[in-house]
Amino acid sequence: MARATVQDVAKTAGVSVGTVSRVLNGSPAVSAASKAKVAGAIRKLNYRPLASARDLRRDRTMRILALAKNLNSPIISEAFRGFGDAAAVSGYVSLIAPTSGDLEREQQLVNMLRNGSVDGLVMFSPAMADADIEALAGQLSVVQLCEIAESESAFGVSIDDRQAALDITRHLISTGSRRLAMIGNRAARSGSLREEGFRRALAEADLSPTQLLFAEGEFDFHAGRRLTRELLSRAPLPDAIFCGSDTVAAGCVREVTDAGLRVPEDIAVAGFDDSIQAEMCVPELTTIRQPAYEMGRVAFDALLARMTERGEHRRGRSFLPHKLIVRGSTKG
Amino acid sequence: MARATVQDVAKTAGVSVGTVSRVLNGSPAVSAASKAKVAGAIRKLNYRPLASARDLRRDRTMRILALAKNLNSPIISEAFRGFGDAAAVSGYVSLIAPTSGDLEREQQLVNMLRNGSVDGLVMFSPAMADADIEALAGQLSVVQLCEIAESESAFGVSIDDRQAALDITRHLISTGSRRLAMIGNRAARSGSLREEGFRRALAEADLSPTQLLFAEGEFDFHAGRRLTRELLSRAPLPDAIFCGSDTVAAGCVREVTDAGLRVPEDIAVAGFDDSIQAEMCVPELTTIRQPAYEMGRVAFDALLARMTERGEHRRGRSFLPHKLIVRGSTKG
DNA sequence: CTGTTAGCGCTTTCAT
DNA sequence: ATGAAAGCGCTAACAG
Repeated sequence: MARATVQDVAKTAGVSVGTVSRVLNGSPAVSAASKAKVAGAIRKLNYRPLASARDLRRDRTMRILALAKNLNSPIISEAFRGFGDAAAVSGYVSLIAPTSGDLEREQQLVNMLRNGSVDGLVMFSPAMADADIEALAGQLSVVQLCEIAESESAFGVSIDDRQAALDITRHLISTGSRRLAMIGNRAARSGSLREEGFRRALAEADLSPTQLLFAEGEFDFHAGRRLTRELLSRAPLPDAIFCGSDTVAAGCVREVTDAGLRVPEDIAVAGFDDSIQAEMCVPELTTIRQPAYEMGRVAFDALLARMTERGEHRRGRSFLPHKLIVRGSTKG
Repeated sequence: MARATVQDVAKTAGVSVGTVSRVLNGSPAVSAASKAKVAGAIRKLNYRPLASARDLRRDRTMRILALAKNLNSPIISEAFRGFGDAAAVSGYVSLIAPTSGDLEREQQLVNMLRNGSVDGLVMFSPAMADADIEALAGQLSVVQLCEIAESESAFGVSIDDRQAALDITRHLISTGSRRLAMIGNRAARSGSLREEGFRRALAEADLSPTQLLFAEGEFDFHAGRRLTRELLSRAPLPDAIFCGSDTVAAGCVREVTDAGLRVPEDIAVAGFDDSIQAEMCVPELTTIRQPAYEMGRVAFDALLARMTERGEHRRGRSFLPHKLIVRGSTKG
């Protein structure tokens, strides 16, 4: 049998489509008798309102799309969980799609916001240029999470990456390291900020970077190993390495250890994110904890405001507090 | 300014809405002149067809929803990537949403299929009962991936979990282990199959399980540590432990090592999935590789058939070949 | 090749 | 409290 419609329900219940619709939408202006008849017909016909028809009429979908380079990142999945929980409270469904960092694919997904497939967009790791995000956010509801482009129109939520990198580098220095290296990721906006924090901490202590290496492609365990191998093959050898993520730090620890050096006695290693990798590593990683779940919640609040408010909406960025987690991979 | 419609485009281009629609949908029956005029108007007005109106008319959305307990699993994200790539070729967009294993949340998302928000559904780790999946798949387009419920109506893609567990347990036995333990997960359908394979391999060799432990809640690194601790506190001690996932195996290796025992000399450890965790572990894990990306592609083919074919569609399940990966965590 | 028109299924006035 | 009817934006069938 074909899908039931309001018409069918109305006929079966012996009322008008208007009444059916009112019951569906919980309008108070319906008699208990009608309500019961409609409820019965709905059950009997196994009726569900068709989303596209409802969306067309209401001019909104109650759906939100999140875009991320990959779904694998613990920070992203945790932030998205926080976002989704907050969204659910307001009746929104949140979906996520990976872009693989591919601009074309990202554009295709962003078009879902442009063509009204979704009411709002969350961008975790945009491939598009800052100016394009700016233009998009000028007209539609967009919020940036974790990675924030400079933008007048879009709102973003993250930690203060520069400060966090400053904090953890200061920790490295305060525990006696003097020859500091960094393995970073300039491809990510947050990566540049972490580099800044690293440099600033060194400058404070009148030190200069012993080595600075940046990933070309992926920023993962293998990249961490490869870059560390490169780093260890050059003089001067560092006595501490700050890595832009825990996964990279895990690769780093592995190579340092395989080279017959001890962590942290010979070389201290610091990560970033406080993901499960930090605990799986031996020794466990000193790292920066991001309040990812809470960041997601805050991001939804901002997006909701953007979606519902008529005129002005929140702009700029919101920084949530991070925390230095000291473990065995650094002295101290 | 308000959103432009086909009407606006038609007026601006000086043609009828029919012509605009034909251009939009690439109909060949349009003169080059009209096509150019419409294209110009579309650009000028920055027009995008409204998804809900188009979906309503066409009675399909070209969207597919995938449901998973969490997005964090390497197997799931890789399988979803394969699925998404295949879907994109056919013009479908695939989105994914986490359920956290919560039945109510899963139902809410499944309703997106029922109400036509999406054309098809992929289930990675269903919380709902097999009978409910059966009923759902009887009417709508559903495919199961990795975790497959027994079902007449739904199609599913996975590896042969029982055979894979049999293979890896045989490897453990063939490399000299005689007192085998397992840390498994009865909550997952695949977990039970892996247990069966484990038991069968032991039976073949006239052995019986030394210990069998099952996770209560999460099946993760911490659970792996906890269960291994429990396992090591009891006699008799095993000389090999088969874990239902690499992450759990990593926790297992950690506890065995911390207890002053050597892997694999005192206790061999085997994982499952060949995720990056298997390589991050020291020693690296012997494990089972799943062709996750390819599984996703096959799943899409099946779902597409289900969505487009009129009558009968593929049923049952498709098993893709797994592979035993031998590394340092087992003797051999 | 093009214009006109009838709905897709739903919500929401406007009467009553 | 309820019914009738308009119309959201689009596609497709029909006429020309």
